[in-house]
Formats: sequence, structure tokens, C-alpha cells
Amino acid sequence: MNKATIYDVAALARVSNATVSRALNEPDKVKPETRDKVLKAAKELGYKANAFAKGLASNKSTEVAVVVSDLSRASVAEMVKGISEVASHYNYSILLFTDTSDDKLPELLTNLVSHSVDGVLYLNDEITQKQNQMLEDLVDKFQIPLVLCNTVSNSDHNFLSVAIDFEKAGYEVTKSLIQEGRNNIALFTTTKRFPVNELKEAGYKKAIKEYGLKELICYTTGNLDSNKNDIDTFLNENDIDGVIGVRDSIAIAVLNTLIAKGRRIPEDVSVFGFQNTRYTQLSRPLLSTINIPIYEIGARSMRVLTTEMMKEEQEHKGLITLEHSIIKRLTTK
Amino acid sequence: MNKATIYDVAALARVSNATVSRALNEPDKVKPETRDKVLKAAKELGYKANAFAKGLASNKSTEVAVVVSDLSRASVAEMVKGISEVASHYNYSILLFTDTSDDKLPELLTNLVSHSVDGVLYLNDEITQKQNQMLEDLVDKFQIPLVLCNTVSNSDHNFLSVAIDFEKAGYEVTKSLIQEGRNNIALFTTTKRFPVNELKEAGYKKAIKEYGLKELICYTTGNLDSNKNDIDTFLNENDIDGVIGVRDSIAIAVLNTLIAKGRRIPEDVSVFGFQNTRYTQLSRPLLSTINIPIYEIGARSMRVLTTEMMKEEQEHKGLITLEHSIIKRLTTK
DNA sequence: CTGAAAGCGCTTACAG
DNA sequence: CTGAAAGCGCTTACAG
Repeated sequence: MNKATIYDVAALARVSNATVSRALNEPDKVKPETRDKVLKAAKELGYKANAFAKGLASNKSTEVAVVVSDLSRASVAEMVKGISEVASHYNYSILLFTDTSDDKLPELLTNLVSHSVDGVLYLNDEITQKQNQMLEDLVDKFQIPLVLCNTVSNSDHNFLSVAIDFEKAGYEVTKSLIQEGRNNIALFTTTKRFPVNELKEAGYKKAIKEYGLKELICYTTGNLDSNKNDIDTFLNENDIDGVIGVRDSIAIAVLNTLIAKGRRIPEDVSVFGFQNTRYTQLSRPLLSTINIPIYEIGARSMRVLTTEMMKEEQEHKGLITLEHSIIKRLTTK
Repeated sequence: MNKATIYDVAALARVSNATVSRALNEPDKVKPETRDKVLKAAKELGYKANAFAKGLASNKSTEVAVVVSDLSRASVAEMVKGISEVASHYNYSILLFTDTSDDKLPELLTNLVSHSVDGVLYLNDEITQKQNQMLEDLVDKFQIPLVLCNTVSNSDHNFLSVAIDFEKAGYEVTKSLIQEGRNNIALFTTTKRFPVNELKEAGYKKAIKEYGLKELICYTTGNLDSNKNDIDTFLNENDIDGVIGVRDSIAIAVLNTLIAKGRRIPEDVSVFGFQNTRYTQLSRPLLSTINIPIYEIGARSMRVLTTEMMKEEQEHKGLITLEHSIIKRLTTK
């Protein structure tokens, strides 16, 4: 089947192609009768605009790129959902990119530029120096609006970012455990130095210091399998009564290990996760956690991006903070 | 910054733009010295091809659409990961669409056609009549290659599909419980009539019938919250010693409820999930399940789609079956 | 309010 | 192996 073009519609409606274009894109600029004729013809022919021609002629793509390193993280899917729903509301399509390894960065940048995306949403927890560099190029050299979602960059470039206050959350959750009467509170975080986890850690340390307690930090890979040893060893060497995992999945891994060692939850040890993923619904006891409004972060990011895309000059600076909250379920007192 | 075009490269390399195009896309067709000149000029200018112009001129988009209804399902992310890695290997970009509600179908179709996607990957468990209709239009009227991933359609159109043999899996897992000595085996499935779950159910029924046992089927929503009542009521009314959940998350919900009722797992009741998501790693006891090679299904689907996209005539028929396996962990004997 | 025409940045027969 | 030129299907000043 050969697709109908704007000329076919024009011919059928007995107007010029310019008029068809206007009737479709700026309806107020054509006389109602003309508009109706055009719309009728378009419908009859099943006309569907060619996005390539449109993009080429208008220099706008109505496409945004979503860049994410690990799609299988529970939080990511929910965030993309938020993005996606707002995007489709504004008639933006989503181009998905999932490879952010350092050696693929030039290719990524080329792809983003080649596709003339109107904006970029960046969802990586981890932002390496090279990634920072690439993002700076994107924004400065190619003038493509960028928003970081649920993450922050440690670049001095101060990219626009929508997230919670990770440090504050880390501080509050630690304090909450202290107020339960816990004195040996351990933070289980990732080996890799993600800015977001470093912020959580900073908050944890601040509270620990404030109350004159001892820092107990276990670094593990995020991986569910290889976690086991790190956690086991740490728990054997340290006598703890409070746990904070920087992710729910890590917290649950610790929780299960504690139970296997005969510790009672929450009588002997309190456990907090981070993020409030659906994992928390499946653990026993039900996991206490920090709720991060992940869907909202995605939706808000996309909204912020649309306003950025409307502007002539990009500012791409600043941090937009959404509220987190502590959710106490059954792993804390 | 104004992006360099093919003409800028041509001018700098002192050749025609046609030669630049060839040097970049069909390197063998130009003399090595010319090629080097062009490549050098392109590099110097930071030339990045305009995908719109390319698509418009060549009538190929090198874009595939991934259509998925619920991105937050654990299995979906992993599948998209498989798709994405193969796609980037073949230099295809991914357009992501997440709204498949019946009233948005025309818009979806328009989007797919407008973007001239070279192919479509469809990831919905649920395929309604209207969705079937839309997919038929896509394939027949617009000649766009289509592959269903980890799902099958009950349309007589016989779309190309990559999945496991769900009925066989349902049969085998039921039989496995029977061989453990279980006699009151219940299937926990979804209220909505997903073809894949109906196949699992058919397999379950076949085994139950073969051994002269009684069918015990509980229909629940897939939702973790509203599940609770359905499951609770069912367990109060039926005395069971075997459980099969059509999803891991459902199985774990049942598992937790059974434990709360004081049943010992697996001494009193055996429990099987379906899919082998990472949920299975977090449940206690560790969940036995059917492994579905979800990443492989994604990767294979994309590979199948690439070969379809090469063909002149679409066949788009047939079912490609990958192997599943039963994984016994600690919720079965 | 509408049309004629140029232009967006590529690809690709065609000719040489 | 290379170039001139037409064409892909739109948008958008410009003129009327």
C-alpha cells in the first residue's frame, strides 16, 4: 500500500498542499469550510503525516530521548512510565537508549544528535566523568535540553535535575532508627560510587556523628547473587541493631540473612529500605522504607523538559526537589 | 551551533555530496584516498548525519517500535533489555510506546506509520480484539513487519511470535506437583483473559484431568494489593497442598498468606511461580518456578524481526518456541 | 485566507 | 569511481 501524501489530500480537497499543512497543524488559520474539506479528504485517504519530512522541514522532531543504563531496575520502569504518559500527552514520542558504557558514549551522542531529539531525559544513577563530559557537549555544543531524573550529577555544570533530597532522606532515616533506640546502625550501600548513594551516605554519617555513634558501612555490589558474601561477612563481624539499605532489594537481602541467623525483626534489629519498590510488598516482615515518588519524578521531569524545549535559550540549571517520606511497615518498631 | 551537513563535508573534502554519502554508507564504492579525505573532513567537522533527511530520502528509518502496555512488570524490562542490545548491534533505534488502551489504538497506529518504523515488537500479554485488528492493519495494510514477544495472539492471523510453550509448561509444572504426591493443586491465575494465562490454565487442566484430580482455580487481579482478599477467601474455602501462580508475584502473595495461616512450606504445601523474575530471589523460602528465558526471547524477537525486515514480502506467520525449564528451589519438595 | 515556490539534508538512478 | 540532478514529503516566509 502506498501511503497518501499531503499532495494526495490537496488534490482530493482541491486546495494547495500548503493549505493542507495549515489545516492539519494550525486549524485556526484556515477557513472552516476549507478545513472541513481537508479533514474529510485526509480521513478518506487515511492520511498519516510523514514524521521524517516533517522533522526535516520544521527542524523539530517531537521526539525525546530516554537514556537509561539498567532498565531492569524496579524503579526505572516506573519512572519511564511517568515520563511516557506525560510525553504522549504532549505528543512527544520516546526514543529509548540503554547503552551508556563509556566506550559507547560517542555513539550515543551521535545518535541523539542525528535523531534531532528535542530533549533528553537521563536516568542513570551512576554518572561517570565521561558521561558528564558527554552531557555537557549535548547541552553546550548541541543546545539540546537535558533533565536528569532521580539522580544528580557531581559535575560543576549543575544540570537541571528532578529528584528527592537524598542526603536529607539518609539523615532522617538514620535519625528515625536512633529514635527507636538503635545504637549500632549499619548502612549497606553500593561499591560503585553513585552520587545518589554518596548523598544517602552523607546523610547517614551526619546523623551518626550528631549522636556520637559509630559509623558502620558495608559496601556491596547491587547484584543479588554476589551480595551474599559481603553481607554475611559483615554481619558476622559486626553486632548491629539497625539496618539501612540504599535500595529495597539490598535491604531485603540483609533482612533475610538476619532472619536466617536467628535475629528477630524488628525486636532485635530494625531494617529500612530505600525507594518503596514493589519488592517491599513481597518481603516478610513487610519492609519499612523511604518512599520516593518515582512515577512523579518521571512525570515531572518530562514536564520540566517540555518547558525547557519551548525556551529559546537553555538554562539547564538547578535542582527540583520532590518530597520523600518515611514509611514504617513491619521491619521497624 | 549549526550542525555540519553533507555539503559542508563535501566542500571541505573537495568532492560532491554524493561521494560523501557513498564514502559514509558504502565505503567500498569509493576510492580509498577519496574515502580517507571524506572521513577526515567528516571527523573534523563533527559531522552527524541527519536521520530525518536520511529516512525521507531512503524510505528506511532504521527504527523499530517496541509496544508494551505495562512497563513496570518485572519481565518486561528484561525483555526490552534483550531487544535493545540486539537492536543497537544492528544499528536500529528503539521507539517506545506504552499506551495500548483500546481508545488509543488509532493514535498508536498513526504513530507507527508516521514514524515509518521498519518493524514492530509487541510485548502485551493481553491482546484484545481491537488490538488484533490494529495489528492486522499494521501488517496487511501497511506492510510493517511484526513480532510478538513472549505472548501469542488468539487471532487466526497467526502472527509471528517468539515465546515458550505455555501450555506445555503449565502441564509440566502441574505434573511435577502431582509427582511430589500433591492431590489438591490450585492454580492462581488472572481475572483478565490473557492468552498466555489461558494456555497455562489449559496445561494445568490437562494434567489434572489426566490424573483424575479436581480443578481448583482462583482468579485474582494481578494487582498486589487487591489480590489479598481473593487469595484469602480462596484459601479459607479450599484445602490445598499445591499452588501454581501464573506469575511469581502472585505465587509469592499466596506463599506469604499460607505462611501467615501457619502452613509449612514445603512440608504442607508446595508452591510454584512462573517466569523466574528476581522476585524469586527475595522470597522466603526461595520460590520454585518455571524459568522463562526472557532476555533471550527479547533478543531472539529482535533478531527475527531484522530478518523479516530484510525480506521483500512479509510472511509474518508462525510461532518460535524457546525452551523453558522447571527450577526447584525451596517451596517445593 | 490561500497558493507558488524554495528549502530542509539526505539518497540514488543515470551518465560519464 | 565520481558528479549533476531529481526527488523524498513536508513547512513556511512571501505575496496576493
